[in-house]
Amino acid sequence: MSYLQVAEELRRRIHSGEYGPGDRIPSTSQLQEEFDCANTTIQRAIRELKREGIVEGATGSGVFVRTVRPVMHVTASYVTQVGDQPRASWKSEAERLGMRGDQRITHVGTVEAPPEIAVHLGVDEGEPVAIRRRVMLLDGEPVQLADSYYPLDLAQGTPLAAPGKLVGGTVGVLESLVELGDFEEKVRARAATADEQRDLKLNPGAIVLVMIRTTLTTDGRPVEVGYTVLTADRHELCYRLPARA
Amino acid sequence: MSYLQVAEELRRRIHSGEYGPGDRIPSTSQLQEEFDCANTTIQRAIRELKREGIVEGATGSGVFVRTVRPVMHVTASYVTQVGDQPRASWKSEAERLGMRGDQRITHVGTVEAPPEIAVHLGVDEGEPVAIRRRVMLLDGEPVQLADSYYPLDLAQGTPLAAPGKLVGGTVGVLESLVELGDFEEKVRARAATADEQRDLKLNPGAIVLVMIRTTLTTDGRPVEVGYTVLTADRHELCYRLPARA
DNA sequence: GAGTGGTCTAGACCACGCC
DNA sequence: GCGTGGTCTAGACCACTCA
Repeated sequence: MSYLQVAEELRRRIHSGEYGPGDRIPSTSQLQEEFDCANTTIQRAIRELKREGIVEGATGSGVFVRTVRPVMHVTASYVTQVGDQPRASWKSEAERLGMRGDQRITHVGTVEAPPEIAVHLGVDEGEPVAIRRRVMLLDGEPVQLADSYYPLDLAQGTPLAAPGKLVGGTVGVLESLVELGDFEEKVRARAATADEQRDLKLNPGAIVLVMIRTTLTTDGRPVEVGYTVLTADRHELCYRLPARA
Repeated sequence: MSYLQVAEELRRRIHSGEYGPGDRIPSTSQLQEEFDCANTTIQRAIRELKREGIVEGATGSGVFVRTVRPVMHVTASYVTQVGDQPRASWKSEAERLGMRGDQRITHVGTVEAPPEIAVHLGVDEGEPVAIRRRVMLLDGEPVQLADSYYPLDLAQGTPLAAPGKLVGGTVGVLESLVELGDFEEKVRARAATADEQRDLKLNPGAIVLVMIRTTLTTDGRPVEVGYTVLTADRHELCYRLPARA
């Protein structure tokens, strides 16, 4: 029995409903006996399932089939203003899904621009830039790490460089400083780093979506670069593209 | 020594340049000696690095630091027509990066609509729909699996339901059949399934981006649902959002 | 304190690449 | 045929939960 076969069989049982959402699957020693293989082989299979997000381990009590949790649709609603309606906020989007959305500001200050941020923000690598770091919570659980970077000359003396929440969100504040043009968004996926695992309470090897948003003025000057890390199992990004432009 | 510590140390050496791109890292037995730990601990650390895409195993010859390969920017250029310019194609986008882009059509026919496709296509689950499956290749290596689904009544008797390449791409053909409105795109990330691992030549646990694109007519009727699986280490998706709409 | 998940070790074994 | 990556086993050990 290979660990891939064990994983495949367990996956089958879960999808067939034999092990329903929230159920405890048989203990590792039971599975070991059933599949007639070693401890480690079972563990490895379970590790795969955890990484796929369909199962959750609870040391000391069991391995449980994860209840399918609603995905957060992060859309242009945060940035694109439609008519006179206010833009969506994290809180309002969470409420729309019947959940509680909070945000915790973890750091406000200046840092040396990391290479990738520098490119998007149009500054030299290592040049000081303003940074706002926050953690987005859904029902109290951290699900996103959102870092925003600003050119120092723009942010200095504004609420962007001050601790505390921003009324109207970052986009609202920016709007009062410059004339906003388009937003450019890049999306990637990768394994979570050690830091991200800690801050988002993820297992090693968990998958995250990375969204890099550059906010431009009408004359094309970048005024904000957002580097957001989202847990892949709870998020889905949504875009709308026109047929003609 | 835990496998996480070993992984962290190797990661550090790679990022510091001690092991450069293309280099062979020390053999597992050498590492085993250096870190004074067991075979399996080393293997597990290497497994993590492989999943992160920074290292590549070659059975029988060694483990090599991956050369950073250019990411393919998949943008709206495929679907949104700007003025009178022709839309981008897989081939043209690959060439723009100095690579060769091919596509292999693997299946054309009808299938019962899978649940998620059915929702987006506005048909009942299990209802027959037309399907076109293709594999996108970059320099001969498979990097994307692109499945397109169409309502049967629309596709029947058109090139969409016929084997062979579509002149002008799927969007071009659709355009000749209906009046195209917007495109709606959803993006997720997850671990590759066993089938995807096989078709894209990925290791177990490799990460993929999933892009679900619904093509709508001007009156909002869905006419195509594309389910595309992209290898996460070679792709980056790019969008542009307006400040106002 | 019994049972659980989770990690580590030591050693066996296989398939593969290379000389 | 030797060294390489890669997988499996058997067993030890720890931390944790729950009764």
